[in-house]
Amino acid sequence: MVLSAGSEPRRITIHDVARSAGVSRQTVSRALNGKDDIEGSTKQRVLDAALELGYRPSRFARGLVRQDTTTIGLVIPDLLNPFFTEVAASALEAARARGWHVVVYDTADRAAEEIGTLQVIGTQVDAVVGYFSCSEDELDRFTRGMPIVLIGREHRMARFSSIRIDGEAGVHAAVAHLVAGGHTRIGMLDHDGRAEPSVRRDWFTAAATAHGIDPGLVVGAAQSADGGGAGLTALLAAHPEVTAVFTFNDIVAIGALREARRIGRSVPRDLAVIGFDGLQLGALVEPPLTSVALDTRRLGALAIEQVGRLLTGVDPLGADDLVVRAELRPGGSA
Amino acid sequence: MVLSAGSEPRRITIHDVARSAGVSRQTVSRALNGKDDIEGSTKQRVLDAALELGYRPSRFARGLVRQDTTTIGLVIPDLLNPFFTEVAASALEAARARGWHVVVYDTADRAAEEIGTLQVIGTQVDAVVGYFSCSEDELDRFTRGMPIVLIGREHRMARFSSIRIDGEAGVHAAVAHLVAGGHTRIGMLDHDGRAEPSVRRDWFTAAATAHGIDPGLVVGAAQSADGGGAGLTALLAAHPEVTAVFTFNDIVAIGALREARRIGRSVPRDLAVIGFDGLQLGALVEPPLTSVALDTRRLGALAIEQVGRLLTGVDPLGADDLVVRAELRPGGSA
DNA sequence: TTGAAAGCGATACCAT
DNA sequence: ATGGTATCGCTTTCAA
Repeated sequence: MVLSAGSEPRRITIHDVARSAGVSRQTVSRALNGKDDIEGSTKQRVLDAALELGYRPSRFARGLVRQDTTTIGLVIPDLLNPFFTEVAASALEAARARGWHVVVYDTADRAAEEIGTLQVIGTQVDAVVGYFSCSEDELDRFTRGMPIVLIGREHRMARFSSIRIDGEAGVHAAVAHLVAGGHTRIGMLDHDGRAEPSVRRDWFTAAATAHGIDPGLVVGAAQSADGGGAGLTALLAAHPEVTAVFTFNDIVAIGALREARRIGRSVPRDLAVIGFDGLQLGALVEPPLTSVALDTRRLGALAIEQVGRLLTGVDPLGADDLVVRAELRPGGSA
Repeated sequence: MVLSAGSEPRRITIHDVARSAGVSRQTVSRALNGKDDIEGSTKQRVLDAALELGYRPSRFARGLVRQDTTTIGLVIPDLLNPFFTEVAASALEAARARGWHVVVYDTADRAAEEIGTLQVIGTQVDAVVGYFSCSEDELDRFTRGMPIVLIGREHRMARFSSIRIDGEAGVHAAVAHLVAGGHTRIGMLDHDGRAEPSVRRDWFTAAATAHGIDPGLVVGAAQSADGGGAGLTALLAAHPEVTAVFTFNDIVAIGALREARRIGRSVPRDLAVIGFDGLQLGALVEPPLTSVALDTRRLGALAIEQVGRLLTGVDPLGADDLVVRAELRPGGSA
């Protein structure tokens, strides 16, 4: 026989269960949803039949009639990056507390994936939270009418919300800390690749200038530990006088730490290092990383909170509340 | 007026768009789904109307009629644990390649959350992949008729599949490596808390015995870096003669590394350390961690592959194929 | 090219 | 306590 394998096993519906148990569909529904107004024996009979047939209600049919389940799309550039992992974990937790489901999309840091994700997401979730590098126009086109909360990026269009990351005071404190420690030549490992210098660099420039030190000792580094190592090498080659480094993020800082050890500069004695993000990971390296720390938990929770408000249309938070501030968290590296 | 805030803004349906564009619902459907058999001007008119109204098709209604979208539930004990992050990332990638959606549930390492998750998941996804600590009976009860792939845990019931982790050869190689390095007193930091000793300990015991060394130098450690540090302290207190340590996983190993440095034992000279898992994280610490490495990418991909086969009923993989073997990956810590 | 009608699989309301 | 019927929002025949 040819039909045996692969012949779609028609879905078992409530109707099948009803017939098998010799009752109506409504009665099946009652039994399965634990309503009262149903006799014990009938209920048991229905339950048995359902079990026997391996019946599972269609989530689509159910969702259609009881308009309750909420699903959020969470878009993350790279789940393997510990920073995004922390954000994702906190968003998941906040969503779970509300009984929402979260579909996670990892765009693998590729713009193409992002668009593909948006197309697919647009039809599968009620709202979106996450990181996007594409233009607002593109974002807009694929998500018509859907609440969107952007993280770590400003928005212009009124229909978007965004969580702003404010590291100004934190970076200022970091530079102040270094200056207080006697450092006057402070370098920075910025990110590279992107067109414009980062906002974090702007904060650094402002802070350095405010302390009367040269804000120009900056080189770009790929956003990875290896990138951080290479960046430190480049920085020291260009500016051998540097005694302290502020980095775009903790991963880069950890790479710098490793490289410093390799070239025999003891941290923090011969070189002070301060990262950005405040990853839990920073506590695992030696010495523990000093970092301008972001409250990632709050970041994820805030994004979910706001998307919830947008979803219900009730009292969305304003820009002033949608801010996560970074603050200097002392470790042992500076 | 009292009604203003919170008054549910009735959902915009295809009907509204049809009326607004002065066509029938089918025509709207055609325009939106890019079918042919529709005049250009009509199509444009419909599209405009849809845009104007902010119309988005109901995923439930659509899913009900086109039975295509597949959603997998991925259950993870703790997304912040880098091992699970790696598994999750690879599963996401494999699912995306198939066009499936993945709803991620973080059970926060709590059994209670697990059951809650199961109940909710049972109604919202087509199949489940992940880690569970609850009994198969419970698992069975809440997931009737749904394909399930368990990771890192054996199954008994026929309806489950599981991906087995085979570290026997890898651990053997690790012990052999240590013995070749002159170590004869090798301790282990096992996990604690659970009732039975871990399978990884069994592998260690077998390997140690095979090499004619004492397999009994074992203490339990909480599964965290701090736990690893405390574990090492306890191990050295109980067995001061130990010169090498094999740990339950990399996180614990990293904690042990840190503690070793704190007490002035240089790694690997004064103490050799070998972890288990092969996390990317292991490359960030100093010295880079030697580890019995699992191919986490393959792990996630395999789980998704199998769940796909179960879903279509086509040719599921057998136990022999559902194995991920660990192998010794040299770092600098042993 | 367009529209009318029939489902998809469940729940809710109203009878009985 | 149980069953009939309408309905959720969309796509897919089938006619016109």
